[in-house]
Amino acid sequence: MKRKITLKQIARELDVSISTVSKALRNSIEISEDTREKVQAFAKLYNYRPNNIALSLKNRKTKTIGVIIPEIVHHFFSKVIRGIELVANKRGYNVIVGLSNESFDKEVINMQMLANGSIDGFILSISKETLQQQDYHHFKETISQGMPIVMFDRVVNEINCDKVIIDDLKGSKNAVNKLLANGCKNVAIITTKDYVSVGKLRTQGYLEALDDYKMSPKADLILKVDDALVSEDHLASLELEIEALFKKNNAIDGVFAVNELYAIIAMKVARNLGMKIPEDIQFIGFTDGVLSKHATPSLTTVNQHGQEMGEKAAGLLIDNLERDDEEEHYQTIIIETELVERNSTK
Amino acid sequence: MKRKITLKQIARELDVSISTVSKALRNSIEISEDTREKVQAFAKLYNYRPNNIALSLKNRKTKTIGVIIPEIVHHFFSKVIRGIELVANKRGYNVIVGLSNESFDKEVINMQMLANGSIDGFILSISKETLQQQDYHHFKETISQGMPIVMFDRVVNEINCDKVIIDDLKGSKNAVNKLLANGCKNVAIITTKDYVSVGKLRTQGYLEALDDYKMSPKADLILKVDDALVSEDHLASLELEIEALFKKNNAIDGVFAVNELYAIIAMKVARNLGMKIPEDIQFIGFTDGVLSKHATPSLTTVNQHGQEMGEKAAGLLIDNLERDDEEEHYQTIIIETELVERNSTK
DNA sequence: TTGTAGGCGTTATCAT
DNA sequence: ATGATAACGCCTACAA
Repeated sequence: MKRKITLKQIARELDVSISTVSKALRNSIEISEDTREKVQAFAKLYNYRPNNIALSLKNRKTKTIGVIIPEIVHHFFSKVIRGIELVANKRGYNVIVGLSNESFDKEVINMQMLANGSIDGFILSISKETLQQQDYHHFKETISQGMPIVMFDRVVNEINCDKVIIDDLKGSKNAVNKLLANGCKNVAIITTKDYVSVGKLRTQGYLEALDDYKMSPKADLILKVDDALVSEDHLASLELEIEALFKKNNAIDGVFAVNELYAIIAMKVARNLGMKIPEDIQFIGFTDGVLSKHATPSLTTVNQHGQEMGEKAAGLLIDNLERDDEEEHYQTIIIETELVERNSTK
Repeated sequence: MKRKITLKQIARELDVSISTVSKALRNSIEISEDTREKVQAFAKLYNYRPNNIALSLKNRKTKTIGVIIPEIVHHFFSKVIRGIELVANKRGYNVIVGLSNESFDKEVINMQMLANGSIDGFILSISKETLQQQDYHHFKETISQGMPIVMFDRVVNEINCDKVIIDDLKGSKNAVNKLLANGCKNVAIITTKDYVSVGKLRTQGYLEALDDYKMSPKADLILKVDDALVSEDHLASLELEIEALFKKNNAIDGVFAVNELYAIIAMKVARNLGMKIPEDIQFIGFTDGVLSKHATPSLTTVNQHGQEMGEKAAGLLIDNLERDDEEEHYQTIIIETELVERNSTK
């Protein structure tokens, strides 16, 4: 077992000084052709690579990005990570991932662990619990210590930093418009409680679309799911809620859901109730994932372009890290959504 | 903007030496009650945290784990990461993720980037291209440099290291047995080319199950998909292949697919051909993901317990890292699979 | 052309 | 009880 070789060892073997080795390897003209070749050959033979940690300490930057997301077993977030990783690697950065698991405490702890020198900056999406508690001190502290943050998707106005979001309002408005244009008279929405900013905005888009069609919203067409209760394993209660929704208002002929899972489950319930899709009732979901594509019928969705979000976020962060001037000039990039029409709509 | 504070700054402010500060903070009894309190108060005020990078350099360990996976937008792999992250964090480690994107070169480059001091050990699943080329020198080198590797799922005999796998053979044999026990007389298999070890083993399980039932395999019941061609966006060709399979042999009354996507697509094709599931034809897939659970009908699958794999892999790696004795004693943990019965089987 | 020394932030050992 | 020094691995300004 040959441990990783260091400059010091090479220097000793070749009987020169460490700095000579260092310079030789970086092809400095200070060093004679002779020694340069000798050193380089030796280094190659022993497969020398500078130690990242030492470089990080010296340069006071690690060339790694910390990513904190609420959940990784999730099509959208994993797409974002893929995007981040793509441009990070291309620009010579590594990606270190922390999961908040939608918990405030884990978010804080994870950020603390990474902020102590391990990374140069954060890319993150805020956990639900944090949004609910509206406690953002950890973000503020991190930023005030000179560590940049880029937020994506679940962002918050209180924090002044770069952001990458989609136009949730416009996206959902488009979707609901589509349903209305397709002739739906009673469009229901299945959304989340309002503390999830994106849920709130998507609900608002729904309302605006109705308004454009001179329709007034009806309370019994709006289902606000408490998704703290809807874990992967407790979807049965969601089904019941949706079933109740359909039974309470049996004129429903269109459903807009703020994520694909809600839409898929709603389709299932509708089918069980004997409705034909898309003849009797049409569905559109938010967030385009595997489920949408492979459901029967395949689901029309609003594509959030997760990978692009990740790419943009990483670009923003790295630009910031590599910018010389210290001017704070934060921007918010808005990614266009796209309605992917499939077979759940006419 | 107050930059992160260091021991040196605290020392200067309090007019003591650096080592006094260091000791005071670690509650050394060498330091007087007085100074200890003074230093600790000051440190707390300025929210002092030791710099991880400096610690890493000093201790020659980073307390971070490098994970290389072929793809992250994938239910199974993201579950594994979740498992890794869970136990890593619990034991004070960070997780840094690299994606090989199924490419040999990216796998090698990613490993090189991380192996230069950034991490203490690897957890990885081999890329398809690497498996195909059978070039494992980068794993060997890494290990010979004293950096431990734990492989999961896609492993290889040539490399001597800790491994976490499932019993692919037994899992698929069970699945096919189930179909046969349910009365299927013509069970087809949709699998991958043999260079993917898991595909090969799952095919073997299929054959053994048939053998147990004194059935002989028929060539026209075996579809080996070249999944280099089956990217997310080119599934149409797969559908055609499966349709051809059904048409060539219209007695098929059971299908075993080596992943859930193949199974879902096969179900779709079957339904389009007018077959009733599970009355006319039954389906079982490998790898339990969102698709299986929410398909119509829901798909019976072999659960691989991805999260548990991740947890076990991380445990194995960290145990190894923290073990004193240098004895090489590699083990292979086999995770039990589980047949999750849903509505695609009787 | 080569080498020395200092520093990145921390801890441990050995003075004082 | 406190402090000076060396070391982790690297780079670089400044000698020699």
